[in-house]
Amino acid sequence: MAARRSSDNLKEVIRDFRRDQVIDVARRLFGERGTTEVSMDEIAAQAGVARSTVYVYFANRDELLRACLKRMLDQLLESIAVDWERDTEPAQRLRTLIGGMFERLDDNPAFFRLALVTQEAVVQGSAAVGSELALIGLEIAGMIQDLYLEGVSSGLFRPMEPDRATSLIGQQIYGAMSVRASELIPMPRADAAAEVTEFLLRGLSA
Amino acid sequence: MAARRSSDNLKEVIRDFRRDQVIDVARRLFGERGTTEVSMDEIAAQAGVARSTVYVYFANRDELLRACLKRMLDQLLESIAVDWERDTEPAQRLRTLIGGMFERLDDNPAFFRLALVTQEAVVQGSAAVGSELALIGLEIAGMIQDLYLEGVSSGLFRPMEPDRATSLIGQQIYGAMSVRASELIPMPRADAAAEVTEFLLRGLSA
DNA sequence: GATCCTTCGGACAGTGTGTCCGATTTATTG
DNA sequence: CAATAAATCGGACACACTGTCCGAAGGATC
Repeated sequence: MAARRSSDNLKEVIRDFRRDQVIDVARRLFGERGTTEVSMDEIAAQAGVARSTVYVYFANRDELLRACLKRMLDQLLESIAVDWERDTEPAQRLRTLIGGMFERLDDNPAFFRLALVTQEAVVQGSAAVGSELALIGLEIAGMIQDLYLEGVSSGLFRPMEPDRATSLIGQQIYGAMSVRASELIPMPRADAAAEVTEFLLRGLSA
Repeated sequence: MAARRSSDNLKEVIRDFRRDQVIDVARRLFGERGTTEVSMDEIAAQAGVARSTVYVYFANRDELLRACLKRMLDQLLESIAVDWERDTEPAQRLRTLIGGMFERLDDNPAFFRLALVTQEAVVQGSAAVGSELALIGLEIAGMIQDLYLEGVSSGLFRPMEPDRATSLIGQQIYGAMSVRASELIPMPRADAAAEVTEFLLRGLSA
């Protein structure tokens, strides 16, 4: 029984590994040439598997794209979580939050741009994509709201409707990322993060 | 000769009229269901022309999409220009600029979302789309920079690197529009515009 | 009435998608 | 080791869409 269980687990690990293998290739190709310009044939070939095998792992093209997005956003959350727990001072939290997001963005700007884009665009055609991504968006929104509320408590930020403050902060970050993602030579990450952070702090200051 | 000329002009008008007819349908459908989920057949049918006729006006799908985006952004600029000339006070200019953009956005949120999205996304696959849209982006960036510089002169805004200030303002507006475009029930336009404007003014204030 | 231009409708090749299935390889188990 | 199960392969298939082409039909223009 135990052997059976562990065997099943191993299979799952292998399965996940292969899945990731395909996802990584797809993410790169999607990023390089856009979602519509890459065929399943090509993804399969570059991942070193048969096209039909890809369809074993992903029901269709949309699900593959969704998996790519989910993976990128999971990584984003993961990489942010580390610093998040370390810093507790609101201003610093904001700084590291933005810095972390920029870091991930710089990691694969081409696909990140696509992600920002598709997050909304795909929701239209295939309703499925939205839900999971929206959850991650919510998670980050929750973090923003937390740090804002802390900032209000400590007298650093002026009080306003928390949802509105969260929205304004989120908008600025979203915009900053979108712009950065489409810049050929973005300014140094630390500088960019500092600039946005300082601007936000000033807008929020008591 | 004069008759010839006017005849040619008439033809051009008709041609433009038909073009717009197709563009309007395409814009609606693209907005409703996303770019990839609408076939040229369908656009042609709903526009009441043969599919082959669509290809007389637009070389291919991308060019049609580009035309849709260009048209929307032209309208945007046009509708902003009116108020822009009337107000000269920087804070008011910012307010009307943002209000004008929101107004256009509310006009057809579905496609506007797509526009925000595609502006960057399409640049990847088909290089052609970017240039014209980038120009319009530039135009608005120029307006932002103008009003910022006026604000600095009048002592309303604190001085900083004009490009950076423009970028920060643009980011906030871009983010605000993106968020608003994907909200099912956005807050009243005037309130939303005021909120963003006040936040920006505070961030920029001397 | 002849001519030009536009539109139409349909045929066409090419490409991609998603499904299916038999053949082949690779792992697991007795 | 042999039998069995599972994963993968490779290719065939129907279907849908794109972009091209062309002859036919309709209106306007001279």
